[in-house]
Amino acid sequence: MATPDVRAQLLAAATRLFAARGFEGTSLQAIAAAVGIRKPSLLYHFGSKEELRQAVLDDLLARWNQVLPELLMAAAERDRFDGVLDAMTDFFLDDPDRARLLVRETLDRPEDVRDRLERYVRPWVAVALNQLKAAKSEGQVHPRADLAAYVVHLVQLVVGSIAVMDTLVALLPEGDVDRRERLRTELRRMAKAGLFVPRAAAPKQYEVAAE
Amino acid sequence: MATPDVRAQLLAAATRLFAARGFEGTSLQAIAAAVGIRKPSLLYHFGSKEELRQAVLDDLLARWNQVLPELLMAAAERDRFDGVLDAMTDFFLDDPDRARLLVRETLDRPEDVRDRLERYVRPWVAVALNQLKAAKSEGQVHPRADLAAYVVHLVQLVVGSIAVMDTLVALLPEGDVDRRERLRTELRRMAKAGLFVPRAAAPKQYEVAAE
DNA sequence: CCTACCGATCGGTAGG
DNA sequence: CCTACCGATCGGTAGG
Repeated sequence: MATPDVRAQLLAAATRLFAARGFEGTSLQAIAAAVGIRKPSLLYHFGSKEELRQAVLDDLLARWNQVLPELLMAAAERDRFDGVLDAMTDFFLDDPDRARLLVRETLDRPEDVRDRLERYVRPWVAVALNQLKAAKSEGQVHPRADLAAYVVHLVQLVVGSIAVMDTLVALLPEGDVDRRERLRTELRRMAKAGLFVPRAAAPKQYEVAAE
Repeated sequence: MATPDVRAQLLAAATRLFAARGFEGTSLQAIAAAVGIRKPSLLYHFGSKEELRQAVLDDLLARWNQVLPELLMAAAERDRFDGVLDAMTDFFLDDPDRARLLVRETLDRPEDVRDRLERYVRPWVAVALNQLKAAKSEGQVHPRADLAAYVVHLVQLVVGSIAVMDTLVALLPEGDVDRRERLRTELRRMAKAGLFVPRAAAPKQYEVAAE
């Protein structure tokens, strides 16, 4: 079946192994073996382990940027909120290794990820924020919500919960139909309930209770 | 100042280094050096690197169990909710390495963590759940909330956001007064708004909007 | 708690 | 893309 792009195969294998065992826990030999070549051959494609790491992250963020446009179009307004949240959730559920890789990288190289977030994610957050501000001025959003902080928490909620989803489901009752779907549904609900004022209630009568 | 318990010093150093660089990324030599002893001396206290890993995790969960009682007493009911959430948040903010360690361990050894969660965390979740169910039957909670799934997400939201907090603040506007405090305040608000019905609104008129 | 030492594996290079 | 090989470092042991 021809040579199915060794470089792409290496990237895929590295992504999977880095996500599962971490960067330090993965040897170049293990990645090469997963593709059926020898370690020095891998180093012909990627000059060093560090170079491979960057390539894996670049690849992930490139795929993210492919999805971005459809996210940017629909951002706030109660009805579109579901679409944006679902698209983001789908991206990471589509391959949970993406979430695991991002979380690991954030823990291993906080500064690196911070730089990348500011380049890749912040512009998108800014757009979403503007549309949410509009929704807020229309009284659709909880008046005490801190929109920027909310978006940040929502992103970490989606990425983080998908990264460790297999472990989280263990805290749910056993023998359940589909515990992953249950988590997803509740994430969607609490994300919306945490931001939007219920339709019937007027913003004025809406006041946080305790303290 | 006497010998300040080498074993405890080793545990502290291992916790810090495992949290910062990961288990595979940390050498026994590095841990020993941080305490001012040699590697074989470390191996006298902890028979193997794996044994040290377990001890570090045991230590973390033992400290958690020290805090548990005060959490168990106050669980649901809108007013107590803040106390429980704050106590949990304080525990991890008190030493963010705890959060980072837990997240790393969950990624590295999902099965191990799952077993531990079922022993250490699930009982507590069950108690909190019962009290939340009572609150729900009184109409204080969103009728469509999935309490078990909500609690799971809330735990991951707290642990996950503290684990990567230094990176998350980079997504907030710069020159801000205290971006960490801002994240904490919003986490508290969204956690409550995502669960509790506003006091004035009656449960009946409360209906999720979109879809 | 130390020095001395072990085999295994690591990332990477030489040279083809 | 390979074989052969490098120095460095790894977790762990011997023996005191």
